Amino acid sequence: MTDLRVRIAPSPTGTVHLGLCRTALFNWAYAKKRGGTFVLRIEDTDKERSTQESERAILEGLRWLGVEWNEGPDKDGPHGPYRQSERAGMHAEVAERLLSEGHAYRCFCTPEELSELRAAQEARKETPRYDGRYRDLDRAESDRRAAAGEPFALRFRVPDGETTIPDLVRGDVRFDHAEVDDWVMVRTSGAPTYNFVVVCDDIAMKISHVFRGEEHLVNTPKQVLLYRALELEPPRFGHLPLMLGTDRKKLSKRTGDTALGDYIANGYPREAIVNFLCLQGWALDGETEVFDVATFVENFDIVDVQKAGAVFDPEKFKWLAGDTIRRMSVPALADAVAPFVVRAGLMDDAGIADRRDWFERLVAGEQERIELFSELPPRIAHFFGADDAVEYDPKAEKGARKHEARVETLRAFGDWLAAQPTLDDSAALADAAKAWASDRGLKLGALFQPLRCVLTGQAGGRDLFDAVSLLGKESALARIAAGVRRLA
RNA sequence: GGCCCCUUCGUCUAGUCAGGCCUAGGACACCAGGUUUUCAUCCUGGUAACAGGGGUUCAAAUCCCCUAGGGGUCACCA
Repeated sequence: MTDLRVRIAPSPTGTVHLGLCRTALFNWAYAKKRGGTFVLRIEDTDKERSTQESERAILEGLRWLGVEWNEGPDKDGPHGPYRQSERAGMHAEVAERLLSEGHAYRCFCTPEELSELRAAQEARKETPRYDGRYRDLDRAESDRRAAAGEPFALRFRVPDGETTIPDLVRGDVRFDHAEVDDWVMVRTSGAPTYNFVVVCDDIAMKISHVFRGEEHLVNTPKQVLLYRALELEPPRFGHLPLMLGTDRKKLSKRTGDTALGDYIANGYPREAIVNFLCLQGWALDGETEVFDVATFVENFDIVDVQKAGAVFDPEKFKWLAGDTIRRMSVPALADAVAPFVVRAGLMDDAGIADRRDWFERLVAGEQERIELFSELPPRIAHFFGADDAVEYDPKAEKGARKHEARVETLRAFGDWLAAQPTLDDSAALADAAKAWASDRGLKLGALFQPLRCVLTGQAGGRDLFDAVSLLGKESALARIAAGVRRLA
């Protein structure tokens, strides 16, 4: 291990956002490549919105992605605890020190006072900001009022001057302190705020690099100033471009699914999700789009990250999911897809185990036709329905009825099929059927279209004789017999 | 509105730091062909971009300035 320590610090409020997943992936890869440490810290300072349920989902989601932390709330480490709510003592200590050294001061403003101030400023079309009314309050007076029990918040005293952030993604970014408010470090309630604890905890956890979303860029001067007040060197920062929705705004539920769980539930393969997330703001070489996580880790560097926001393209994501599925081995695909088949009520786990070979053939036949695991069940559902009630797709039925001699052809083919000793070899069966058709002077379409319709109900799909073979002689004959009646 | 960030095909991007290798490459999507029992896959080809304007230079997508546009952020949320 080196001194390199990075972290992901999600607040457990709601679902596991894709943006969080990407940030985690980038931090994790950076540390992994360089032998550093990756820390997971839960930022539950907002007691109102934080839930255990959400925290659990974050741990589970990140693990599902394959992102594993070296230190975290469920994993001991030398710099814990890794849940901010459990670090209150330490935060209070730092606040105390800052107050006594004059880097922070008490603000006795009431919420009403502040909202009046804001309203007045807005009315004058000014930027709403704290006016520093308690900044220069006499220290003795401040102590006296505090001792008297008057409620107060603790504000950071921002000095004159300017701060330049050397950002690993963006280069130097300069902020004039005149633009930085005397921000609240500790609320009237005694609860510390994000900008305060994030620095306390990053210091305590010896974080060396902070890679996070661009929305945090404007917070950075506040945090850097705090490091300076504590006479500590700030970490290196790198602000990642935002992931944007199709409306070009920060990705949100407005324009589509943002939760990792939604994509998992819809049957996006893990590898595709990881791969796609890597492509948001980073590229391997500009040519190779498809790569595995090991390749990502091996090649990732924060300085190669794009500056501009990345519009999330659901089409490309789906394509990548489909491409991933096509490259999977059949047994792996069968495993991945089994839960979806079970959930659809088509088979149960025992049934799949019993007919494993059959199931794999069933799955293999759809491998190049599905882009998501969830697309499989509806495509194979007809195999599990009644033989005399196969649902005919209107397009399939129309195609079948187009052939005048459909009924005779089906009847004759049924007789031929009944006489076949085995249906196990679908390729041989196809050859034999083609020979049969040509002997009778039939065009292939005149046989295949009606046959596909009565067997599967679908207008397109897997190899016809694969379907015949999978169905078995009894079912196939029953479906043909039903078709003879239904298409008359 | 203030401040900050950004700007290459519709979208993700390579190229920008070290100007010439760029008549700007790849991918998704789209269009056209081909393979195929259908659908899909697969293969081949095509349409499509350096935001605009000024500089600097023998030479600019690449450096500088301005303009425009987009985004982020302005909480006792994180």
